[in-house]
Amino acid sequence: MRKPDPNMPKNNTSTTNKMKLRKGLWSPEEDEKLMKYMLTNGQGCWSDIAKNAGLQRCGKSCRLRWINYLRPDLKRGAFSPQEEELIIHLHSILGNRWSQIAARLPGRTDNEIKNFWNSTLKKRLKNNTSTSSSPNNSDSSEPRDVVGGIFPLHEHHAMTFCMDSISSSSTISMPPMVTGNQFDPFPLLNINRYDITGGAAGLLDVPTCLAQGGLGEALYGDYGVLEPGKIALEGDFSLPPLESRSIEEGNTAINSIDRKSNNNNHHHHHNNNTCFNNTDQSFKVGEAFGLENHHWEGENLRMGEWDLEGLMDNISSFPNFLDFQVE
DNA sequence: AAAAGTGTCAACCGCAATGCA
DNA sequence: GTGCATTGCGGTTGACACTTT
Repeated sequence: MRKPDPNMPKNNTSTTNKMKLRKGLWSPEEDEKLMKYMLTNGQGCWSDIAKNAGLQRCGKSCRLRWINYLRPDLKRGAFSPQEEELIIHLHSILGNRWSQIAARLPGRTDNEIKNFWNSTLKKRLKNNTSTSSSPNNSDSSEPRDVVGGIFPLHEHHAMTFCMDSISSSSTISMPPMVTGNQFDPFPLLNINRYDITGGAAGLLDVPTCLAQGGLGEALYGDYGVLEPGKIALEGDFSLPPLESRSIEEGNTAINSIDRKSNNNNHHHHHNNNTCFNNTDQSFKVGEAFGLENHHWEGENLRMGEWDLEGLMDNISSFPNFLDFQVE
């Protein structure tokens, strides 16, 4: 971890453009500026964000900070055993495609997963390998068909491994980001709230607007379309959420599309697409997601609680759940 | 108690892909 | 077709924390 630059000026709003861009750790003041700006204006061109937020940072640095640390939907905290299993499994198929792995772990970033893999899982699997007779190398950056040199991962076998190794009542949770009926932009301050319980199986209400785009795409992704408003948690059809298009991207995914379709519009899109409320940072989920008719309020809201067992079960009957066909 | 070794993780770097003029 | 800006990704670095000697 790098120290915040001690040379950083305290007052830095005026001579921004002439000043050399800062590097290193972000100060709380910088975090606050970026967070405030993002909450107010939503996502746009990162270099503009850096300038407009009064940060002596390059856009790239701002993007990274937002994605890896400030984003409201980050889960943070230790990885659950279920998440570990999922990472191991996905890595066995995807290799070091961290962003794709992260896309299937709600609230987790590619950087976080990469670090976790390199610091923990890789060693653990290596130990497993060394104690087994398999010569397979778990350090490979290429997709493998073996986990830890033990588990064959050809297609449904891989799924069998996953399902078998995941405890029966396990669920993983996305950060609810909601306190009462209000959006919590600082879930990292409330890590303990995240629900890791055996949730009720059945249908989870999902905002219609998310099903139609944004998070909806995350939920249904490339795999098909369900009736807007419902996700089958057990039985019919449930798939790993593509986290890269999850809550925050429930708005930014739209913004992203917006950017692609009209690159000049990103200064305006917060009016239509951004889910953060300009005038009230407490952000009303119902309003932003069009939830008035759904059960997404108050204590009942359990956004992103996924029955991992059901999830994997469904994956197993859906071999093309990844972005590409496993060979 | 102090030094050395090790682990963790935030942030940087370089590259590739993409979009636009 | 070309050049530039921007974004996204994976590999790597380095500071700090923690553990071991």
